[in-house]
Amino acid sequence: MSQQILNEQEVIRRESLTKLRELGIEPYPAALFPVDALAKDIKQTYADGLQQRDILINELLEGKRVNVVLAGRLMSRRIMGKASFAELQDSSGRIQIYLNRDEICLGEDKELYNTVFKKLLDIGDFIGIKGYVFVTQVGEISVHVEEMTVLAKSLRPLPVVKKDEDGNVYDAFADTELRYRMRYVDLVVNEQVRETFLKRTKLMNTMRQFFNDHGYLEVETPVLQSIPGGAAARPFITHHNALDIPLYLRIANELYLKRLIVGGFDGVYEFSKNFRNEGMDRTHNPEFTVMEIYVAYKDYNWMMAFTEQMLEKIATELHGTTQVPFGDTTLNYAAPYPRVTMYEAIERFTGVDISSMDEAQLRVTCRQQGVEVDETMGRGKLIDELFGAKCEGNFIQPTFITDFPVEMSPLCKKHRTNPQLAERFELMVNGKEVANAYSELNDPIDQRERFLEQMRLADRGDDEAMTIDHDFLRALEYGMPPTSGLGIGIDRLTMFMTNQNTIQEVLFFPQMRPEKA
RNA sequence: GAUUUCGUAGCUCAGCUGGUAGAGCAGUACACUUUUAAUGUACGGGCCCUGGGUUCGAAUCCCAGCGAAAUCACCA
Repeated sequence: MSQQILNEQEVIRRESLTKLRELGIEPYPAALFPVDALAKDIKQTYADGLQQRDILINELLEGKRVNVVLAGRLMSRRIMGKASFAELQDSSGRIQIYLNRDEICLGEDKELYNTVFKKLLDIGDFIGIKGYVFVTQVGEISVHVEEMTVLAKSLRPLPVVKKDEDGNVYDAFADTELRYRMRYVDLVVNEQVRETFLKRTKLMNTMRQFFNDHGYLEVETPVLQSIPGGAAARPFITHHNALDIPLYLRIANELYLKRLIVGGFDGVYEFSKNFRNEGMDRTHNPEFTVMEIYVAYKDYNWMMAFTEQMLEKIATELHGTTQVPFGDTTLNYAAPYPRVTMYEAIERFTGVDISSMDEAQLRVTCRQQGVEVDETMGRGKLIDELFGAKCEGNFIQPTFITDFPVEMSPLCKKHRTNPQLAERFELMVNGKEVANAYSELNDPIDQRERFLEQMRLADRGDDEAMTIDHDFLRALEYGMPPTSGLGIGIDRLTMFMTNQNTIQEVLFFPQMRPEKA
């Protein structure tokens, strides 16, 4: 236990805590509080009535009294002697509450108002209120408090963010370091942050619903793997004591989902937290979420149509339209999206047709285009570099890039008409990859050969080549139906769907260096 | 990993070419029974990120470290 050095405000809050107890008020009561309303619902219910204010006021104040029980944090107070206004914030938002000394303290004892509310409560404290809905003279829907209960004392001062009537924000809690390290504070104080994360969940729910409606099965596969397969990346390594073996946190779940297709499921999907021990930046976090789905008897053409339908649905669920603002532009997720082959893309942005070039010619072309290459790079890698440097960033609106070099796609079926290519597509949005999909390679002999090719690349110096998973090959030898698989970077998609340009803004707890030295 | 920028009150920020710390909000006290960035008066609150150095004197200049952000590199 480290001794805490308390600042002035923290000391005062702790003193208030003690005083509450001395008054016989438990600041952390055990009993439930019977909440029956949310701030947002109350405001929405009467928003229409507000336009005919007189009618509403009459209804509420005379005829139909609407009793509500609310709980939340006290977020501001405007005390005017014997009456006060305050703002209560619950999970749905804020609503103004009105307290009158003689109404919450019916007898001679005015302590609950004078001492508890005015002195001992602070911004950030949880309180519960019982009262009725009314509209103030200036027309704000509020709750007239008749009973007030302390639910939980807050011992640290929250940042106070103010907004004027035009919606301008003052003194926003904006320090990224503090916001990410104390996301709980960020969420309390910054409404847009809460909105972003609500959208993230809605996005995943929509996706899940879409898959379930198609009859596909949500599954779970191992996070701890003895062979980190399905992608090429440096893994996190751990150790299992009882078995005395190294284990790796998964870098992908692809090979396990395919085993389940071998096992007879028609469609399986998983929201997979993956881990990669690599650099961190605005679009990379060491742990991140990928949704992978595999569907039997389909190919990558089917998967393109499936993908664009799903994204159209997601955009509509989140925004009510397929037009989604992002930075200076608007992304339109209405299906269908253009299909552009990788060769076409390169020709479009470099003017060079590389479709029949060999490795040496490609290397020359790359250098002519100002793309740095070295001798370890094979044909596939060279094409990938060229695409990455010259083309990728140009695809702002959702676009499928198809038919990648086979060397870069060791788990993907060869193209049905051109064995140098793979039946693969990536979905580009805003110049970035958000999805990757194949007609999955189900020929076990070809698959073994591809793994061996990966090993040769590794020997040649490519440190990203994949390792062989013999059990996976065994599974394929038992037979896997033709299958198409899709992986979607959930964090990135969320970024594009919520107009955020860093991954940290769509992860509740992005990786940070530990505090303190 | 490289470069640049930043680190001052609970929060948001000033603090010039070195002279010993400021504002707004928040807090405390008083007033105020329909306010809404409530208002009025008064008051308190700082290891100026850490450690060295230069100097009579460092929040300020120099070096190193720690942390963060941006750009680049890396990461299919």
